[in-house]
Amino acid sequence: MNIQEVLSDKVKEAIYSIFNVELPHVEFQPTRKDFEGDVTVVVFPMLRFVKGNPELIGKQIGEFLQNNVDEVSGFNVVKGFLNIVICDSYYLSFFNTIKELADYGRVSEPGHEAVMVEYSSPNTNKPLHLGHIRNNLLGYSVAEILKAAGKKVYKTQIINDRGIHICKSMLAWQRFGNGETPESSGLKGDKLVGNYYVAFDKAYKAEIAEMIAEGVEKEIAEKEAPILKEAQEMLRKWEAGDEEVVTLWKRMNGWVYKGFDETYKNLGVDFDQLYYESNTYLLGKDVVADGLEKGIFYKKGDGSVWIDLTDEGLDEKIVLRSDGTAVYMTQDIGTAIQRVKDFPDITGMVYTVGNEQDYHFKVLFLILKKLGFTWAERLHHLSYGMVDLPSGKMKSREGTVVDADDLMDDMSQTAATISEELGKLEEYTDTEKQELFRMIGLGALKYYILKVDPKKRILFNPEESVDFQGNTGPFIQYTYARIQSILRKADKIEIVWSTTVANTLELHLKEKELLKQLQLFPETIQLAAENYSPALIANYTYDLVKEFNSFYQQVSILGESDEERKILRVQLSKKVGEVIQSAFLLLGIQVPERM
RNA sequence: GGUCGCGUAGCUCAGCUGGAUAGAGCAUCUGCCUUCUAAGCAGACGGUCGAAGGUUCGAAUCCUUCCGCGAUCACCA
Repeated sequence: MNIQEVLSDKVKEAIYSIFNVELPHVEFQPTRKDFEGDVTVVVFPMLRFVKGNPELIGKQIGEFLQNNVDEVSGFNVVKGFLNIVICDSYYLSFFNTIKELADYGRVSEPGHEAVMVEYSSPNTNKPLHLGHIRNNLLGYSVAEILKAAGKKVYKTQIINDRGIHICKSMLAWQRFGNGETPESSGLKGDKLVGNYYVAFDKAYKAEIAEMIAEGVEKEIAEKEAPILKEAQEMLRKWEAGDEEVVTLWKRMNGWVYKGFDETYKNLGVDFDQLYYESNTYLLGKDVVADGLEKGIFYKKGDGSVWIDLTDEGLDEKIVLRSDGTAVYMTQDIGTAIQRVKDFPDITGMVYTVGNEQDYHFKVLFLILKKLGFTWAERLHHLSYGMVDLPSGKMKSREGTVVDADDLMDDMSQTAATISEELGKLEEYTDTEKQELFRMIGLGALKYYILKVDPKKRILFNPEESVDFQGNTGPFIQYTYARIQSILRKADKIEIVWSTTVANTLELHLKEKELLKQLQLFPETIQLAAENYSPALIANYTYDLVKEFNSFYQQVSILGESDEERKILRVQLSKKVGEVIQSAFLLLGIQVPERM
C-alpha cells in the first residue's frame, strides 16, 4: 500500500471529525521540491463540501493527521496546499518489505486473461528498416509490460507473404538473377530478395519511359508495362497453385525468413505464434455471408458486399468484392476470429500498426463489434507515428531507407568508438567487448525510440548519431554498471544482504527521495500497461537513475562510517539496480555489469 | 473538403484523471576526478506552452474557432 492509499481514509476521517462532512475523494500530488514535505493534499476541491478558508482547513487537517496517524511526522500549509511530512520509519519499513522481492513491481500471479499482441508483420519482398524497428520495439515492449501487469500474452505477427510485391521480386530474380542465392552471393536472404524488388522497379520504370517515348500516355504506360503485366500474371498463377511459381515463391520466402530471423535475433524480439497471409487471406468470407444474413452487411447490384457505417460518422466500406474475393478487411476479420479460435483464452488483442491505418482499424473493430464478438470490445490499435528522414519518407523501392541491420551495426560501432576513447575496458577480451558494444549501441537505439510517445512522429537524422549522454539508454546502463561495481566491492567486505535495517534510522534526504521513487515502480507498470506506453517506463527509469546519481554523488556508500547506514545504502543501491534491470527488460534493453 | 493525430526552450522530448514559480537532456557557458566508474554531479543561460475566445477558485491540460504539419477518406495491402 502506498502512502496516498494510507492517507486517503485518514483525511476523510479528519474532515468527518472536524466538519461532520463525508468527503467522497481526496486529491494528492507529490510535494514539489521547493517545499518541505513528501505528499501534498490539495484543499481546494474540498471547498465544495466544506465551507471556509482553505489555508485554515488545511491546518486543521494537518493537525488531525499529525496527532492521529503514525506515518505523519509534520506538515505545513501553503495557500490551499497541505504538505505532509512522512516519517522515515514508514519508508524504511516499506524498503524492508520490498528488499527481497525478486520481481518487485510486477504482478506475480499469472492472469487468466490473455491478450494477443501483434507486431512487425512485414512484407516478404524486402529487408526490415527503421520503421519496422519502431514497430518491433513498441510491440515487444508493450507485450512485456502487459505481462508484468499480470496479463497472459501471446506475441504474434502476420507475415504478408503473398501478393504482387513478392511476385515482383520473383520475376526480377527469374529475369536478372542468373540463379543467385544467399549462399552463392553471401548476401543475407532478405537483402537479396530486396535487391530484386529494386531491380524490378528499375526495369518497370525503364519500360514506362520507353513507352512514353513511343507516344503512350503516362497513366496507360504505368498500367500496361509488360513487366507489370507479367508480375500480375504470376500472382494469378500463384493463386491457381501453379507448381513452378509456388516452388519459387517458397524458396525465395525461405531466404527472406532466414534473414528476418537474424534481424529479430539481433533486435532481441520474438514471437509465440506466426500467421501467414497465404493461409489467412481467404478467411472471413463465411463471416461476411453470415453477417449478410443477419443484415449487418448489404449487397449492391454488382454483387459486392458493404457495410454502412454512416451512422457512426464513417463511410460505407466494402467487405467483399463483386467477384466474391476477399479484401484486406475481409481477411482481417477472418484472422481475428481465427486467433480467438486458436487461443480461446484471448479476451483482447493489440495491433501494432502505423497510424496511417487508424481508419482501417476503427472500421475493423466496429465491424467485429457489430458481429457481436465479446472480445471485440477489448481490441486496441497501438498506433504510432511514422519514422521519417530529413529527406522525407523512407521508400524501399528507391533505396531511401535506413536498413535495420545496418543501423544496429552502426550503433554498435558508435558505442565502440566512445568506449575505446574512454578506455576503461582493458581487461575485456575482444568478444566480450563486441558483446558489450552491441548491448550499449542497441540500448541507445531502443531507448531513443521508446522514450517518445508512440503517437508522435519521429524525424530520424542519420547524420546526427543517437546520443549516448543525458536522457539516453547508455546513461542508464552506465548507472547500472556503477551500481554493480559497488556491489562487487561490497561483497568483498562482507556486507550481509539479509540484515534488516532498523526503522529508527534517520534517513538522508537523498535516501528518502530514492525510496519515494522506488515506491512508484508498481503503479508505473500498471499505468504503462493501461496506456500501452513504454515511454512511461523509460521516463520513470530515467527519473530513478537521476535520483540515484545525485545520491551517489552526494553521499559516500562504501565509505560510510556508520555500519547500519552503510548497509542501508548498499542495499538501496542493489535494489535500484534491480529495478533498473527490471524496467529495462520491459523495454527489451539489457544492462551490463561494467562499461 | 470530411475525419483523426500532432504543435511546449535554438534542437530532442517529459508534464498522470485540470492545481503551487511549466520540467529534463542536447547545444553554449562555470565549477567538481589524491575518496565507491566524470557515458557522471552541481550551477548559469534559455519559454507570451501555435493563436484567439470560453468553462473554473485555478488551464500546457477541458470546450469552441482559427493557423501550421502529418495521416487518411480505393472492388491496394
